[in-house]
Amino acid sequence: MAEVRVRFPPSPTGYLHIGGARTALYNWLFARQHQGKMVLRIEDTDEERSTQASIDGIIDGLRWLGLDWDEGPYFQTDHAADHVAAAERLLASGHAYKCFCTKEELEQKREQALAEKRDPGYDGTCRNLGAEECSRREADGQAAVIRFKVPRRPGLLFYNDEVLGRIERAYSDVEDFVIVRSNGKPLYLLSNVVDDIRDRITHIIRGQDHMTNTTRQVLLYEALEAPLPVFAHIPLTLDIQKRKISKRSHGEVVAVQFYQERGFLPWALCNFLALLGWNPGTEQEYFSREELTATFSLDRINRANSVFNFKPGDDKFFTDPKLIAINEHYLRNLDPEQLGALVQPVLEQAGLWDAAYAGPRRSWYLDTLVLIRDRFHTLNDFAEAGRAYFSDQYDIDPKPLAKNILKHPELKTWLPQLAARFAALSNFNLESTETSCRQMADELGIKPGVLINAMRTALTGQLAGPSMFDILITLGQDTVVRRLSRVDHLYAS
RNA sequence: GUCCCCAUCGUCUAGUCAGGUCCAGGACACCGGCCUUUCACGCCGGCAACACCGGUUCAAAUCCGGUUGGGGACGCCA
Repeated sequence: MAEVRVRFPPSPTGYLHIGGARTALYNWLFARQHQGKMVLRIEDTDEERSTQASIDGIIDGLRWLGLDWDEGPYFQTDHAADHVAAAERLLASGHAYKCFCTKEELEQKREQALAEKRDPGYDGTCRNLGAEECSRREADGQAAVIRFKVPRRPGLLFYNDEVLGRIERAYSDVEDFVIVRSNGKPLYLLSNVVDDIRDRITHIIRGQDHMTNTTRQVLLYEALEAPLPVFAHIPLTLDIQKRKISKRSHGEVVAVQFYQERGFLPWALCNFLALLGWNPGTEQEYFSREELTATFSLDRINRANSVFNFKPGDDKFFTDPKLIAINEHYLRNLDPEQLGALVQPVLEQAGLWDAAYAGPRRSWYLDTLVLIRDRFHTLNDFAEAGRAYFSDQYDIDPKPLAKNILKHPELKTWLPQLAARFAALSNFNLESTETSCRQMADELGIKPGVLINAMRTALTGQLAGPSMFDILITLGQDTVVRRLSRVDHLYAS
């Protein structure tokens, strides 16, 4: 069997969004599964909207997700000559013709058709212009586009879609579409096919929004006498109102970069995206790269569109809750070394990284991450809610401050007293700290919880956290004593 | 207006091709409980869906037809 070759062809007119990322993921999985190749091709033929920033953003996004490619990035504009040559061939073989209708004329006809509730497609005005007439108009200086001459055959045009099955359309429903602009620049419909033929693409996995393009491109393959690749049209990703996800109307929450900045694990996003429109047919929901690559298949892609369930303005569910849950799952179950590697850049960014975490304090670093990760949602939490584990400079959350400390003014003296008891311990461990804490509460006639919760707030700034005595041991005797001795500032304002 | 695609819990979905084992299974979310020095994690339990109508059949979520609903496309954008 011939080598599987797929491609991911973004147009650089904006950042990489989750729909595009999922398309890239499905292509990548398919290529890897078949030991095939993935080509990255930047389709930059829209000169007005293409930007270098978009190109960089898309490439960064793919790299962050870990979706690597084997060839490219190729740039579509580098192959404009191929596209024009193909158009010339189509003209010569009678598969295309020159059309002198102006934009204005066409727009007017289109509007009129729509207003009269008629089909707005091209009416074929220039389809049968004679060679002489063409030459005359060209000599006259009239600009012309090149249109593909859709065969006027009876019957149906079709292709077999790996996801949707046989897709049919009457020839008469396909209008003569433009393949080259009047300024000589080729258009997507043509360029895309010419490039896919040259790049020997065997499988085209793309969104269902391309289905009408596919019916037209099938004709192009035929006219160019090239073998038809396999098509797989994947369902679209919609918002809660069932609108197609787009960069302009949904903002950053649909941008891959947003998840990178928010501290999501790249593989968690991939895992989520894989499940948005595909399932393995078993109840497994978490997959390693290897597992997903082995399990993925085009025929288990859903036919129906799926909803990316996020509510703008919701603090807790700022993105799809399932994505958050998957991210938390990986946060909690990742091997400590892998987690350590992911957290390192976050701590570095926050100025909390200590070179010793890669050396003598490696095990302390990893143990600490494992201790605190159960309550976290993203990697960023390690530098925010988890800041006190890595630095003496941390904020005290006002809520627990009021509830656990200010509520009991006596703590202003109790905490330093507790610090003194801890300082006196020759063996600072789980048992000794708990015993002395409970003893003190007993002597004062208060519940141990008063001291414990006050300590948690003073030592970590947080309302919630791991078992208090685990925290003590993790922070170490010196830090605990230092922080508990100086609680005056908590009462400052 | 035309063409194409789709339709199971709030969301992602299993089951549909090969009708019965489905008064519909899982996950997330939500609610309750257990655990507990806090909050989580974890565990246990609960709520919640076959769009509608008709046909075929002993039997339909599953097959057929229609209706409704949703989406996509109809650019000298990609």
